[in-house]
Amino acid sequence: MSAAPTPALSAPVEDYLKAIYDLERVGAPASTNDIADRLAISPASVSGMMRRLAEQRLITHEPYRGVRLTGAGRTAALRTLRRHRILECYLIEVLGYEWDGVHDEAERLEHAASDELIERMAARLGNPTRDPHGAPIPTRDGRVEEARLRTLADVVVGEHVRVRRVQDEDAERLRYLAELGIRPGALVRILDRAPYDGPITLWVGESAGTTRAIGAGLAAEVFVEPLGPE
Amino acid sequence: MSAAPTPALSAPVEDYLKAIYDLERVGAPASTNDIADRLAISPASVSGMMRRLAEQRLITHEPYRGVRLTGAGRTAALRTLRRHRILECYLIEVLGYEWDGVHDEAERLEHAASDELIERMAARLGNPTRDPHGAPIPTRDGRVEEARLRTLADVVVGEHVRVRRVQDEDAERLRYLAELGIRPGALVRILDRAPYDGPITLWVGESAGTTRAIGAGLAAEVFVEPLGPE
DNA sequence: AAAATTGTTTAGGTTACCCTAAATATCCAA
DNA sequence: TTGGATATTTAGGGTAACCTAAACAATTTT
Repeated sequence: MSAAPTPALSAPVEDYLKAIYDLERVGAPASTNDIADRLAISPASVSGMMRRLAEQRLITHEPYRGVRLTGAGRTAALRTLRRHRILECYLIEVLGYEWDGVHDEAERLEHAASDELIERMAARLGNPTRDPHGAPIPTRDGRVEEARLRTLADVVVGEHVRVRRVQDEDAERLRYLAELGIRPGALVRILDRAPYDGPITLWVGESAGTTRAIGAGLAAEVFVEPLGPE
Repeated sequence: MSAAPTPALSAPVEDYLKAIYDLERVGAPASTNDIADRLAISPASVSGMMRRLAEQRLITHEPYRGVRLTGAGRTAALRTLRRHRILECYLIEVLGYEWDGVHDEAERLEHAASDELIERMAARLGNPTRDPHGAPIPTRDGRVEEARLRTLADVVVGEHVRVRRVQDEDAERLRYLAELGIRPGALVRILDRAPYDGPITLWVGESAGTTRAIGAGLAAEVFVEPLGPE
């Protein structure tokens, strides 16, 4: 048995911690409004929850300044993230779900599944390290390799990149990306960028690829890695 | 798609409906106290919930008289039961859970899993009609073959019976029953019954069985079917 | 530097679900 | 048939998580 003195967090609390983790990962402390936007909850409600989370020492809160996860908060967030991502893997690989249909299901199950279930699923999958959208899966003891990736929106014309990860929240966007051939592992060359956040024209695929164009908003949800010379 | 105008019930509500279904199945309308006992909730809280369920037309409530499921209530109860039992099957057959360890896990997942997930699991299992404890699995459209079985506590000395179903709630009891060889499909012959609800001595197994004794309380949780002459 | 905008918190309210204690209804037995 | 036991409901509270509207703080613009 692992050492888990955790007093069991409610589903809303787990969702807040995940959101804060994700916001903090990108940059500075998470702001009330950003959390509210992400969870589709009023800022006032977020304020209230921040007080409760701070009382439980899951975050530190500087009023008007934002919020940071404590060690315990980070651990809890990573635990939920692990559950979510293993569930996504399992639903796709074992139960035949589509790429774009797993997020919501995993979102609900992650709060109900026991550690035992998650670990059984992980074992069945061969303990994967990335989920189907390319997100790294935290280990049981709370380690993640959180690569600082650029997005397609940051890439310059002429560059060759490999898609590493895409945001999984929005089923429709995922469906569209899949249609374009943009999924983890895909090769992309940037052919052109229209100014003022205009569409990005790119070449998707290995040798026999195709030319496509995507908007800047969507491009910011596609994380890529520059390709080594070859 | 099936016609499902259901407004989504909370986990507590689903638990109440399941409990009422089960109590009603045995006999008369479900009483407040029985529901309270089964759910480990105070009778006062049950009273309050009964009012809410009656408002939602899931039950009919005659104060001081007990409670009955309406059509809608029964449908909802059977839906939850189907989820629970398919989950139990899946956890055991696909994920290697033990007989006695699935109840609690299924109890939590049944409120979170989507219909799609449940049906994918059912398909993977070949649409089973009974769960591992012998309970019938309601169909998607809410039909169950609910056999009126006797229990081991009702059987007379000398009778031969086949175990059809055991209660799945208590992991420890299940473990003990498994140890005795009492599981769905097992053959049992009643050798002796001590008076005043005393222990029942029985022979478990086909030809090379063993003699065991169990208390009347446990015997009442084992549902059996008399064997045809042979 | 004052004003306006934006972001955050407080005040006050709601709903679902639970509790204990007290009141009330029903049932049974003397 | 009455008195006690048992079952049920009402009264009154509590907590978690949400909400809107109003107050307040910080930042940006003029």
